[in-house]
Amino acid sequence: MARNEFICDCNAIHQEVVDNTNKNMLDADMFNRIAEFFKILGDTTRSKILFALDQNEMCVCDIANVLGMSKSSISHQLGTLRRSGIVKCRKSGKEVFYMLDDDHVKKVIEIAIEHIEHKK
Amino acid sequence: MARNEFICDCNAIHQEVVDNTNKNMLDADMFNRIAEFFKILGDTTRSKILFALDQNEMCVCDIANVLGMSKSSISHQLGTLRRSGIVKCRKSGKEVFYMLDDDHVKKVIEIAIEHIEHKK
DNA sequence: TTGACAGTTGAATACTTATTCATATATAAT
DNA sequence: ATTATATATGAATAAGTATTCAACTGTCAA
Repeated sequence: MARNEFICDCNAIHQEVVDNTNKNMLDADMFNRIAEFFKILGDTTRSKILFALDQNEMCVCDIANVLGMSKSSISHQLGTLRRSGIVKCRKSGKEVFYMLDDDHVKKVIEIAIEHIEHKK
Repeated sequence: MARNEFICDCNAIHQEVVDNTNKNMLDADMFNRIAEFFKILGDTTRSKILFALDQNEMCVCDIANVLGMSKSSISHQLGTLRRSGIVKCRKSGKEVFYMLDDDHVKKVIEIAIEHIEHKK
């Protein structure tokens, strides 16, 4: 019975490397969360919003104005960011002010910029 | 003429904040690149591949085996990662060994994990 | 209480993309 | 040369998603 019959259609396997890697892999749920986190950042509109909020807390209208987009579109994206715990907000009268809820976002954006500059 | 007539349908604007933020915003191309970078990481399969390659360089079969997926699927994703400069490869006979081409990937994954642990 | 406005939200459309399947290329072995 | 195998890739399908539009909620002011 072939070693990897039930795993994938591969024969050229370096079993030690595979075993060692498997030992260190995280569980599926963790990878889903990691990918989910990056998926949130992986949209031009959201990355602009986050970069902007890194400088000032802002209301929906402010953000829409900075990005030159509709309030509805921005509000949808803010909802996505809020539900994923990346931004939080406070209400003040009719306005809702948004701000970053996590230092990590700032850090990963900085590293992404480093990566991009480095590749140029 | 309303101040923001041509920008968005907003009235409740804090002009100083908006001006200040606009001054510091990066250009559109930069945000596209940033989002593109995160979009690459924002897929479960690719995040698994990158996490695995952070530990060992591996051939396509090895990766397919670790992830329990078809070689074709993995090869497609490796193509995406290669074209975006995140992994590189070396050929050895019939096999192609892939490895990370960038420290930044490792760093941002670590920070993503921190973020996730912190949110739990 | 009525009107105006900030923000939210559901549905629809348009667009993107991950995987599969079939096929192609390249290298090694017989 | 021929065969087997490692990888790559184009096309197709299926699933996911960003923006728009319309309608709604909540708050303030008159």
